[in-house]
Amino acid sequence: MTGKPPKVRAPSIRDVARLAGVSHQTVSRVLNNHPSLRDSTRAKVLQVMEDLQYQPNRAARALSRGRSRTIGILTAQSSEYGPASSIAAIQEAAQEAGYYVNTANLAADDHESIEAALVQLMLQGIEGLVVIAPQVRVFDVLEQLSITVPYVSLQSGGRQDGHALSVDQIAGARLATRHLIDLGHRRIYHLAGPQDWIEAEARMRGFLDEMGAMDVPTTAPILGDWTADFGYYAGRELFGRLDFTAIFSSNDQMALGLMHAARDAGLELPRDVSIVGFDDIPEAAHFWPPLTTVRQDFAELGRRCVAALLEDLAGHEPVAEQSIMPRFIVRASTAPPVR
Amino acid sequence: MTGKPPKVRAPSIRDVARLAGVSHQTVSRVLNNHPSLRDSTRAKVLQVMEDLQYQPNRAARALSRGRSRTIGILTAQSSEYGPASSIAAIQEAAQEAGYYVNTANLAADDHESIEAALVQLMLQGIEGLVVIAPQVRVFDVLEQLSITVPYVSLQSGGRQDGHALSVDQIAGARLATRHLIDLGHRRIYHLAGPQDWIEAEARMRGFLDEMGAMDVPTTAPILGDWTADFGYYAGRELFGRLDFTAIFSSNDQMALGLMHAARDAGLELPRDVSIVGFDDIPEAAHFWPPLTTVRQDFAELGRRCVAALLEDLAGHEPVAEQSIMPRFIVRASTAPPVR
DNA sequence: TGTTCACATGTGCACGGTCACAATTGTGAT
DNA sequence: ATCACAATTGTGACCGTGCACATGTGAACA
Repeated sequence: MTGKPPKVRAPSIRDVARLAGVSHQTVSRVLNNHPSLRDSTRAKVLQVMEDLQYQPNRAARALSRGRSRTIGILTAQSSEYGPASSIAAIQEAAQEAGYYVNTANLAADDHESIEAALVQLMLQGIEGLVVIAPQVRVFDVLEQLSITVPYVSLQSGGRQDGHALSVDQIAGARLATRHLIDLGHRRIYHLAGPQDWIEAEARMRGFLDEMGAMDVPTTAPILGDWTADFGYYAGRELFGRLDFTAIFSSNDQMALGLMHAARDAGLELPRDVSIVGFDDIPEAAHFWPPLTTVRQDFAELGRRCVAALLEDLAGHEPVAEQSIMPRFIVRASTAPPVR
Repeated sequence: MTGKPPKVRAPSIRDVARLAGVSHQTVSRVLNNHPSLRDSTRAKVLQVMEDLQYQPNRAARALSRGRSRTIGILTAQSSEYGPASSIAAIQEAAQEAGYYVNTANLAADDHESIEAALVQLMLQGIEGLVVIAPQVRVFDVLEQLSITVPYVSLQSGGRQDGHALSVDQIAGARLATRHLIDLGHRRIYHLAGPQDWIEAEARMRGFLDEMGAMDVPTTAPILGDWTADFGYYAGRELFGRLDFTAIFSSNDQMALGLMHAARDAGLELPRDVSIVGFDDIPEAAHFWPPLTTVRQDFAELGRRCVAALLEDLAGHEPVAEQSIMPRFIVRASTAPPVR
């Protein structure tokens, strides 16, 4: 009837220019806050933009300046409280700095998944990368793919190639361990995280260091998977033999599972067994008994991480990052041993 | 000495073309799996791509075809278990379909934050939007900004403008309520979520519907904020007067806080008070006592959500989505009333 | 009045793909 | 051998922005 519809196309910089009676370049300058622009011109252009509901086209921008202004996040376990909090903070901080964020989840932690996720991120043209995942393998893949973008890892320990950024996990673990020792415990188990998580390793090291420093004999840590379920099943076995008086769990969820198992075994907490967690998730204060744990500031971590990355992107030498000190939160899940 | 360095530029389609002795368009055809291509040609081009470590430039692609292949997620509380799980599933599903995902977090839930987040997403040129947040306001803003991309909301209830996709919250809440009534409870409180969360509203409606259907008198629900802390403080007040025998909490975290308060008040669970939660977070099975709750499949939700969006993007009429039925999980936090 | 210079604005092309269309090659039938 | 037609490949323009450079404008100064 009326011929083909005009095929609405989003207004471009040139449409704005035409209506404002200026050149497209002037419009571009308005967009980029160029200093030498007459106020009246700027105002006129802005007005037309408003009228047209003009939105700059990101793809065109990225293409022409060869920069995507995008940061990638590679994450595993992204639905856990810690990573999720950090991710949220990273997004906020990045957005504030005018950067976009793209997240890729690791389906599994084998080589292929890591490679797939990394390729996916690189395809997006990321300028920087944040890794929140089992570092060791990821960094192998990073090197192997000869990935060049600056990256930061949100975990500590392991290779300190200047990229790691973290709450001082070792110090946190030592705090927790020391607390138990000070209470009088001598037979202390450590329920660790998965072997290839550097966080897990750091906490384990902190535990072993402190035990060693205080001359308390140790047994081999138990390797868990961060879940409450694992804590529960590990607890069922541990409380069966009960050859200890305290457990330091490397995260709060596993500590919760342990508590559950302890009650199942007819134990009273913290009288019969002391338990310390790590992370201080928002629920920890309401566990039964309220959990003594190590608080990490995940959000601060995320923020610093973006800051470091942006520094690097700007070409500045990365400042020697001082790690964030965790806080030890004493609640009611620990007590002196009675046995 | 040697003049300016050659300024390494990523190889482009034309570089590949030159080395392979074909035209750039042929290379483009290889990239897009065009059917009529001699096998030998394709192989030659692929080989050169391999040699050059060629990576297509996303920005250029997006620009020239006018499509970004990006889906946006607008989220609040993204570090909670539910949203985080859905987000992970969405990312996975989208990636599989060749889409990218961008997430924007709501700093606060006021009008400006919503608008800022939405603008940020639109700037990225998203083709579709998933909303995981207090719907009501978001959709007001969506309309007001006359946003045109197809969108899907991950919550139920409220306006059913064909965009909502969800676990049937009302049914879930009725299940929970019915369970309490069947046990013999007659004085049941409901600890609801924030007023403007449609999820909260739906659960509340399910509660009220079932109470009404079973002819049980109700009191006004208490409006919470999803946190365990809130549950605890609400519990302190409630258990002070104890004019009820059961509470249906609209999420597991608040239920945990309630349990904490109940113990503080010297109550024994579930003998003195029955508590039901909602969500079945992984920790719920290890609460004390293990929480009876309503399980939602957040991941499935995320997947369906992407499917619906892609259907819409492909121009197909959205199929009338049947909502996902939640499962009621009976554990140990409920019992017949003794008072 | 001419010169200088900073400021303000315009011109044309590049970025790396895709699209529409043209050109070339190959194949089987006549 | 010739033709019709399909399969394969090439050509040039275009997507929306930013950059380098050219140009225009006005004020300050000699």
